[in-house]
Amino acid sequence: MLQKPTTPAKRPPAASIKRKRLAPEERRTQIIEAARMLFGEGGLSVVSMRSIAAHVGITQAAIYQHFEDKDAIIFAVAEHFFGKLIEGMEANSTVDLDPVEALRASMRGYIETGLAHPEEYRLVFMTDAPGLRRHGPKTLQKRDSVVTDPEIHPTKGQIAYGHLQEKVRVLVKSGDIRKGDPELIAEAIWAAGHGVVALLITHVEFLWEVEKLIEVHIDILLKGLLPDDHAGRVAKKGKKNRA
Amino acid sequence: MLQKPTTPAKRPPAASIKRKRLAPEERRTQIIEAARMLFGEGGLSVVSMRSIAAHVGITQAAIYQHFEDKDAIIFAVAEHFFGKLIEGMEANSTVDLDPVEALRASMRGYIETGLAHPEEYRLVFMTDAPGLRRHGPKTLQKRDSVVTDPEIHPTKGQIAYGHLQEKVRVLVKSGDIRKGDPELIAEAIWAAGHGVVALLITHVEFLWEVEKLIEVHIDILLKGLLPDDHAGRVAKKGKKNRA
DNA sequence: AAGGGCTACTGAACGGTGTTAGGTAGTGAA
DNA sequence: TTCACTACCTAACACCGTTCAGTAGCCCTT
Repeated sequence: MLQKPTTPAKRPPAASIKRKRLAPEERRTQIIEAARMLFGEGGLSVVSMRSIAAHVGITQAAIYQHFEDKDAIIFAVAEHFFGKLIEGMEANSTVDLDPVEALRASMRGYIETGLAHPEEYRLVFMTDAPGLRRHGPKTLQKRDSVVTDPEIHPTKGQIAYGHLQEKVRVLVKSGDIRKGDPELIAEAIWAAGHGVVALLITHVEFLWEVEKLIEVHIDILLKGLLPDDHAGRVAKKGKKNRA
Repeated sequence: MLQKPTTPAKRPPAASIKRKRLAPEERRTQIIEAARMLFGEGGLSVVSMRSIAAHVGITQAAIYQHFEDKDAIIFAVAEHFFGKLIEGMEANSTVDLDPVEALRASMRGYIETGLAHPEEYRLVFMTDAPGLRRHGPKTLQKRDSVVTDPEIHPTKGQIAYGHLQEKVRVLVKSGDIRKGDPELIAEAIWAAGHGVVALLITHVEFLWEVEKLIEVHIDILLKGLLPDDHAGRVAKKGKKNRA
């Protein structure tokens, strides 16, 4: 299941017999880069301390000089992906759009970024790798206070979610979407977006009509979000926003 | 990460020196039961051939007499969970309900069953364990086994999804929900339901207000699903359907 | 009741994994 | 040039899934 008979994955050149010594931060980024690359190629199962080490040109034990354990490396990879996710969400939602359309664009960005990096998405949102949270700020998030404790810095994941929360808060206040607890609505939106990505990623065998599914899905969600007196509005305006 | 220093997990009684020989089907169910139990307790990471074997009272190698590999065991566990999922979806949706309300009840059943068995849900919908799809109902067939043709039998997962498809098809036809490709709509519904469960399962640290989130989420989805001329109907009727 | 064949089961091994302990050697500072 | 610091290596540990030759429990026949 996990251990397939892979090729020995040998370190490329022991050419220079002299062993090199790098500055910690340089080696650290090397390791993360190697992990990210391996990860993107074959998922968690091909990311081993040995494969990373071979890729970097050191032995597996040396990694522990730079990371506490494998989880810490995974966490770094996850943080990097959250950065891309934030970018994807912000990129499409230019300010000139109608606020609801901006939300739509943001969801598209989320979904498309997720689909573009399935392995990383799976890692971040579809495993419970304990390390993903262990290395982050320890304190539990209470509702309505995403980042209130200044002494710890939030993970990028929390930042990303904070952006969504803020957007929803504004939309609710302005009356552009239904009344209700912005917190809950934000959670529902995230859940909806996540659902599409997760489904498309894991069940590749269904040959989904991806583009249409995304379209319909967002459409249903946004329509459901509208206040009663605006019903139907978004469903019409949405068409123009196709890639 | 995976290998924690666990206690040796030794086989309970070597008491009776005489080793026992069980009928294959009996041993098979024993193994599946042990796997399910271990799985529910600690997830995939505590389900090893050795731990299963120890639990059953045989050696790990003996398992291969009954299952081709670990994936086959996992598949059996997954199938069992799909059974529970189907039950959960059917149980609440009694016939006297309005069709849309029946869909609501079905979604609640899906979500609640998923949340009640997080490890199994994660296994089935949130990993890409290759064994889950690689082989259909794959039992070892030595000689004339009792197993029906594995080629034709759909997995329970496919059956479960088929139920949803059928429901949506009816709803679209009757005009109870928006026009559109029933296939896509069914996918969107599944994605939405899955999103809630997945989110609640993996991100326990957020202390969600679970019940409210589910309520709002389903509400938004169903409202989005309604045909334009029925807008607002579900949002009102939905209140009565609380547990 | 005795024997034989089938096969469920054992014990040992192999190559993979994450992790640790202790020794070695590169490198910047004195 | 010397020295301290520490990045790095070698070797080992306990776990994992899987394989294989051999053993022995049980049913069927005689």
